[in-house]
Amino acid sequence: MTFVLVVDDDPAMRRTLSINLRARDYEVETAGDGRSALQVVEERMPDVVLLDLGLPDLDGIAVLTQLRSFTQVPVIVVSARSESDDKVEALDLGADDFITKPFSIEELLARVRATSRRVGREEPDLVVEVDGLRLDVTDSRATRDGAEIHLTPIEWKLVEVLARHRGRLVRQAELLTAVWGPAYDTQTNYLRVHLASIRRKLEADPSRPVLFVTEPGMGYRFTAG
Amino acid sequence: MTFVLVVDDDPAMRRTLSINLRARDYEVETAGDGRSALQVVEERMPDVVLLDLGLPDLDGIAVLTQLRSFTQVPVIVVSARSESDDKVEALDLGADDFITKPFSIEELLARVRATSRRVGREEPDLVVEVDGLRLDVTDSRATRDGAEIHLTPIEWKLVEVLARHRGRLVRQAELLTAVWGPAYDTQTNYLRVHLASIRRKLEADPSRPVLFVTEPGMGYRFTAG
DNA sequence: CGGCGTCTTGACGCGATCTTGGCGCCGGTT
DNA sequence: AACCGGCGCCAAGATCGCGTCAAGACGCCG
Repeated sequence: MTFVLVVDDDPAMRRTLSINLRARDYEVETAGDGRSALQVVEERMPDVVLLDLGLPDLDGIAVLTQLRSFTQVPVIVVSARSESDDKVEALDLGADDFITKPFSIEELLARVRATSRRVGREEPDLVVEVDGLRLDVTDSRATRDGAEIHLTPIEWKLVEVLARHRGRLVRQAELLTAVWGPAYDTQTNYLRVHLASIRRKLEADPSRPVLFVTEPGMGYRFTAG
Repeated sequence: MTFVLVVDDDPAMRRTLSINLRARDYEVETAGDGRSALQVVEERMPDVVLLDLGLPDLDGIAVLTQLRSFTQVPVIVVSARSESDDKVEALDLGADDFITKPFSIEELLARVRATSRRVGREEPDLVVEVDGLRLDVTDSRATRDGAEIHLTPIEWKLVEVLARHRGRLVRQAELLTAVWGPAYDTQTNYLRVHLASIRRKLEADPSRPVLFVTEPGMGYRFTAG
């Protein structure tokens, strides 16, 4: 049975959703504010979270951020405003789906099913293996022929972004934003320095990079698979 | 690791399920008839039983009845017929969930997860043994060469979270949330202090940690196996 | 009330990590 | 041939994060 947490400040809405979900054989828990929502997630770890953006205490966005800091639980964001800003922001923060009020129960149920099914697929861990090198991005673990290789936080972040786009070119702006935020300094050589240390640790021959390739003037590309 | 017993008379189906479950890090045993299924359950007590209703010797329903006479092991009934009679009967007899063929692997996996979670953490024996050190997380008992080691509640909670993710990096936010809830204070050194006392008690050489490794700027990792 | 174990909080030193600037190489352009 | 932008590389200094210690607060129980 799927366990759903409904987060909404409107008691009537909580009630409606509970009844409908329970009638479909979902186990339901509700929360009226962000604080208790976080608590429920932490204690009981639902299969899906339905999160309304308009909450009294914490902003829904803040709740989502905090959730993502400690769990991968699937979240469907519910919003009264159909502003696409909200949508983009929510999805960027790791929401799995987005639905705007008013919505039909059927649509909601369909999205709950879709999301729990999708997550049921257990995103296979992001692992790369080349030669003796093994990069387990989800575990933040790197080994060469079994020996541990230590990467620093910045190095991991860069490797992670590059690995997610494996094969594709990743622009410098995207890499810089991923680590230093949108207000990164344009006039630095962060990337050159950190990519150098990444190569020193991961490339077979750091002076002749194969995995982390430079695309002059554009960005970098991670080649594997 | 969760241990699943697959009971089905069709070898191809056993094989398919085994492969898919093993790929997800489940330990799998199979049985082709009711008799051997009962035997496996008695001898090795799986965490979840996948029970097909169409068996050669004993009727699946009969197997379920006998199972329930001596154990509470979670059972997911698999049936080719979607007759709700079957469903009602199976659930009445103590099945924990019901799924009809044909089904997607994803759906099955989701139900296995849900069932094993619902029935309780049942994390089969979260016990770690290294050198003379023995950590029984489920029982909250720790011994070194037979001698009791006392851990405080907070220490246990941290050890538990780390042990559950053995080998993986556990981020600071996750550890903090596990102990102090989602509204933890960001600006403290809780983790440093408590990890220090954990190491003082559990590490062979606390000044040179092997079990509880720090990943600067990210979190901690419990290494065993 | 007093003792005990546990948790919190602040301060300090040290090593790892990051930043910053400079230098040389290379390919493309003038 | 000289110039230039972009990059790899290096090394020094600044900063950050961690381990450690110790003092005090807190709750529990006798």
